[in-house]
Amino acid sequence: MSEPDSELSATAWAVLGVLSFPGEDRSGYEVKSWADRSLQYFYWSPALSQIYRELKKLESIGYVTSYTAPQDELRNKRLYRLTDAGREAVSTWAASSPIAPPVLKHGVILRVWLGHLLGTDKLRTVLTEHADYADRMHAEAAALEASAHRQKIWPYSELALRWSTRYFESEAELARRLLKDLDEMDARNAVEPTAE
Amino acid sequence: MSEPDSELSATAWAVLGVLSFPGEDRSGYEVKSWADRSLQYFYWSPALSQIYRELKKLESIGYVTSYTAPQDELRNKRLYRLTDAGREAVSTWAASSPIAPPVLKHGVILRVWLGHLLGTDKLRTVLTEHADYADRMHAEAAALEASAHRQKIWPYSELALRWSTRYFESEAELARRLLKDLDEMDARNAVEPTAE
DNA sequence: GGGAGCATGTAACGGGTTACATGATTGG
DNA sequence: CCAATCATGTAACCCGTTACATGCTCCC
Repeated sequence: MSEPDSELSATAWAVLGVLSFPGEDRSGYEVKSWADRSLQYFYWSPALSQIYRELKKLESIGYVTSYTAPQDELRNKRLYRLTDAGREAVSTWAASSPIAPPVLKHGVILRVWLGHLLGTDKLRTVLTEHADYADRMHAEAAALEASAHRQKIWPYSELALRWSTRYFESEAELARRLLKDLDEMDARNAVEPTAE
Repeated sequence: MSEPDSELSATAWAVLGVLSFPGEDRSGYEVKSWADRSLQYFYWSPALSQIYRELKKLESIGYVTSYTAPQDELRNKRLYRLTDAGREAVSTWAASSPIAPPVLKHGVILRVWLGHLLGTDKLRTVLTEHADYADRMHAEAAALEASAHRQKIWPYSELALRWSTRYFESEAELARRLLKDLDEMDARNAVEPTAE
């Protein structure tokens, strides 16, 4: 067992986070699907191979333990459980480590910013599609939020999902407001045609 | 000169994007400060060292050219300019390459999701600070938007900044709505004290 | 005199991705 | 029968970061 490292990556903390939820012990695969189902909406979900790697690392520093359990008659799977040290570490991290400002990589707005290379027509298409995408994400998050609400087990997870629902609602609205701005911009250019 | 590579990283396209804006040729340092001033609000700004590397790579595939210009009496700096091939490539990319869904890494909502490890008091602090942060970002973006508006040179850049202004406005509001949700949650728990 | 801004880069490191490899079970 | 889901992992690669190194100019 290596010594505890306070400089774990965000992904490692997120994995510990998944394991911190009460309930069954979880396999690497399950950790990934949990991440995809809730985390995904406000935190990028790492690749499965990365999760397996983090789990190994976390076990080597003693924050999780694992054991093999039968998956079916022929095969075994490895289940992970948070240790006391792990729970302690993730609690301390969550409560005390400085929170980095949110990171956003918004390809759609990048295209808007490069509007002079695209033209307003293409931009409109991009923004319309994005608004639809945001609508779909909104619906997905809302459905998950509702099911979390019915289950009443993890109130904070539900809260995070509620935030996500509103976030995507706002995301769609912002896209549609930009579409209006584009219309106004074009209208202005039509009145004063390329005033030079 | 290597062959053109359609599989450039997002950062490379963003760098080409900066260089696609009309005006002076730009140094690596200037590319970075441009990115910090506008891109930053909707697309993470890469490290300076990374920009220098991308610039070299981009030159090797013929999308930019460079030359040395006097920085002051003693030293030179290297200025970069988009080539025709580069302009073509970035235009094609902006208009035709599939747009990846926005990536968000929201440390604050991650903490909300892990609320069972933090407690509502700590969460309230975190959310209040985040709302203040969003207010500051909102003010910054609004100031940049106003100055872009005065200059009237890059209308699409202004549009992207307008989106950013609204985004951070919404971000602050979402944090404050979560604070209200926390209050309600606590109120409910006070009435039915840990109903078990 | 010192700090901030301008300017360019290298080196070491690690985080994260995709592709590959394997294989059973379940349901349409 | 085929696709999806469950399940675990390795290998190669690259993207990006921090730290380090250097040094001028301008302004307080």
